[in-house]
Amino acid sequence: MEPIKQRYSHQRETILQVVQSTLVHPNADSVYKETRKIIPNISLGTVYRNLNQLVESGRILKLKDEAMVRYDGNTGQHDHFRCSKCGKWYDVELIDQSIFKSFAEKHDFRIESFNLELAGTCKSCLDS
Amino acid sequence: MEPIKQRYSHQRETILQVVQSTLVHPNADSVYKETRKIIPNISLGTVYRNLNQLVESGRILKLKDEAMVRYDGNTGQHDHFRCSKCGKWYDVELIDQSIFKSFAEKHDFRIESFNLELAGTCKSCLDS
DNA sequence: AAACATAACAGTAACTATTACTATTTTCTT
DNA sequence: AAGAAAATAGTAATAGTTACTGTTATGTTT
Ligand SMILES: [Mn+2]
Ligand SMILES: [Mn+2]
Ligand SMILES: [Zn+2]
Ligand SMILES: [Zn+2]
Repeated sequence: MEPIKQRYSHQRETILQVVQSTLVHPNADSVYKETRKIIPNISLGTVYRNLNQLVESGRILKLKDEAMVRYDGNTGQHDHFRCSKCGKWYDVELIDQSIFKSFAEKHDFRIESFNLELAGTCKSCLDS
Repeated sequence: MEPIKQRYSHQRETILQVVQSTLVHPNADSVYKETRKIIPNISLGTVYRNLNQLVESGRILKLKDEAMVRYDGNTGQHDHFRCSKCGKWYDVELIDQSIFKSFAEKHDFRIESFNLELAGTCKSCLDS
C-alpha cells in the first residue's frame, strides 16, 4: 500500500549518467564497465538492480537485443534501426503514434507501450 | 562455398508442425514439451538446433519475449500485441510496409526486417 | 545392395545473462 | 545520536541457450 521509499544512491545516479551520456544503447555489462571507471568497486548486481529500477521509474528505456537487454537514456518518442553487420543501434523517427489510438479502439486493448525495430545494414557497413 | 546440404529429419519436420499448428507463439521449452508427445526421447538440444535452422531457412519466425525467444509458424506479414498481464501474444495487422521504403531511401540503410510490438492489457484481462 | 561420407541425433556438460542471497554500509527520519 | 530499512559488495544460484561427443540416420556413390 505504502509507496516504496527510494533513497538517494551515488551508484544509481552514476549509472543514470553513464546511460544518459552515450548514444550506443549499452547493455548491462557495458554500463558496468563504464561505471567502474567512476566507482571502481561497484558490483555487477548493483548495476542490474539499478538499471531495472531506472527502467521502472521511467528514467531510461529497456530495449531487446538479439540475446541481451540494452538501455537507452533517451526517453523521448523514437524508434530504432539495428545494423545486423556491426550491431549498432540507430535512433530514428518513423511512427506516428496516432495510428495506435484507432488500433486500441478497434481491438479493445489498452496499449501501454510500443516498440518498432528495424534491422538491416547501415550505410557505413554498406559502403565498406 | 558449397551450399550446405540439409537432410530430411523426422525431428525437424515434427518440430515445424508443432510450431505451425498453434497460435500461441511458443518458446523453445514449450515446443520441446509438445514435440515429446510425438517423439518422446527427443533432446532439448535437437529442438533448439532445429528451431534455429527453421528460422534461418525462413520457415518460422523468431520473436523476442521479455527474457525468452518465441517462435511463430505464421511467416506472413503481421505485427504483434503482447499482453503484460496474461503474457499472450496476439497477431495484429497494423503497419503498412510501404513506409519503410521511403525511410530506407532517406537514411541509406538497407532494411532486411522489421518488427513492431505493442504491449499492454488485452480485452479479456481488462474484463476480468 | 553394400559401402561410404557426413548431417543429425540423444545425452550431457558448459556457457552466459540475469537474479537471489547475505552480511555490512549508507541514507533518511525521529 | 539512535533506529529502521534501503542499498551495497561479493558471491552463489538460476535459466535459457549453445557446445561437445560418441552414435545413428540419411543421401550418394560405387
Ligand atoms: Mn534510442
Ligand atoms: Mn504471429
Ligand atoms: Zn553497420
Ligand atoms: Zn491478457
